[in-house]
Amino acid sequence: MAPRTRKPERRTEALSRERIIEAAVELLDTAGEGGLTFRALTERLSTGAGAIYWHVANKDELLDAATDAVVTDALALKPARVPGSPQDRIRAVALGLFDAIDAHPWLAAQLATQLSRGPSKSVTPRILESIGQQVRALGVPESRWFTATTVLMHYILGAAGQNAVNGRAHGPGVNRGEFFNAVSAAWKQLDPDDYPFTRAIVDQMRDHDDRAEFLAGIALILAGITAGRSRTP
Amino acid sequence: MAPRTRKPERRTEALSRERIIEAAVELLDTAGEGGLTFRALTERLSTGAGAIYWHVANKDELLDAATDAVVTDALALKPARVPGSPQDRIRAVALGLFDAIDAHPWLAAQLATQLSRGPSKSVTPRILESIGQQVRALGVPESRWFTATTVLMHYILGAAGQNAVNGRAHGPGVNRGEFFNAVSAAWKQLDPDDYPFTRAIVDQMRDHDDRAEFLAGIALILAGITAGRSRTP
DNA sequence: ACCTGAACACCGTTCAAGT
DNA sequence: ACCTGAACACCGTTCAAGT
Repeated sequence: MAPRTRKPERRTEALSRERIIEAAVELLDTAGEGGLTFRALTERLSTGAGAIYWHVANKDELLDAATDAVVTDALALKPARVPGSPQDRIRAVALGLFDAIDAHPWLAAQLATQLSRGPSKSVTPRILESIGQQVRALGVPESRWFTATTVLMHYILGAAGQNAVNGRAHGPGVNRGEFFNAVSAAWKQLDPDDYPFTRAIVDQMRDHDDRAEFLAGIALILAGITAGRSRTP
Repeated sequence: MAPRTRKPERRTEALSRERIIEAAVELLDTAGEGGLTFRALTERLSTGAGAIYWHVANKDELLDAATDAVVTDALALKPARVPGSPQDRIRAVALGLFDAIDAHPWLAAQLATQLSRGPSKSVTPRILESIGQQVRALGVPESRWFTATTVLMHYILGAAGQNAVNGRAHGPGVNRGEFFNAVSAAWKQLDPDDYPFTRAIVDQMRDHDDRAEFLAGIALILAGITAGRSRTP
């Protein structure tokens, strides 16, 4: 399984848009947001800068394409075919995005910015569709489709993003547990008069299970969708 | 009211951390995310780069400080003193953040990234506290405080952020209405087999009122919080 | 058609030197 | 203590030149 050659092997397959996007995702995953540079990319692909610009307009388009590729992959499990109730399928879509953002933390900021950019190229319709089809299956009246779906979407992306950032190393050798301990300690120093609530939930925050907490949030929103079902005819 | 001198007036007040943050916010507001550079800052403050570094550690700290200043300002209306029910006060906090993000669109991405960074310096406790105190006043059992508050927070920041991006010019001379028309047109071109839901809500999306839609989302979550109130003892 | 790689303009940050 | 501004390393992007 060890590579035969020790020097960075010469490119075998021709350069292509797909190959560039693949390398971009790898760089983002291993080196983070700031790790994606054209210089790092040219080295990894053993090519020149101009070659990349032949396949890709600029860095923004490359970031969009990387986001698109990863999100498409995350939603590829065809949630419509997952067995169970619409609620089950909403949880499946939510966890799919949760895991994707957990595996690719750079996705969080990217999705936040990109959510409503250029109409067609955006990943928004794909996410909206995956969630919305299940909202519809829930029996929500059409007049409330938009609200119910966007509430779910914003919560999913926000919570997953926060979780992903929490889970990453904050400095060398800082793991998840240490990070939460540090936050807890800092929050316990807050002025009790100004921050009674924050101090009260410190333990809840430190000890929570990310996934269970995420699903509790989904459940709360589903309850709100159901509660309002008969309100607007 | 016209300035007496035509040349950029020499600095009168001494440079200070506050003055630098103020100028940073102005640059972000007028020139956007990419408009904040140390060169633009030195010109506006008629000083040298080193002078800024004397008061501020680096660009990240400056961005954090700018975010902090604007959020503090947005929450300064002391929502606890706004008359009305806890629901009314939650709406007041939500609209305060909504308006702040609308006035400072760069806040959206900044908050998304910063939500859970360095424990103490973060704006998270301030936002959590403003919302959480009202959640508590709602009579939610303590075991559900964390979930209810984070769901509200993620929705508020996500929806407000999306709204802010939508509202900005996307290219020269593109206003809000034109932007939504363009998105609608693009979404109507989507494959009816793959995107039945998205196509169905196109009109709802184009014609919606931002503020009313935002408050409808808040109402949905409040319904979920209330619905679940008696579930967990 | 596809690729090379030097060159350009610009950026965040540093630091010896001034007051 | 506070400020100056040249210098450094690095970045995205361009483009004449190659194949």
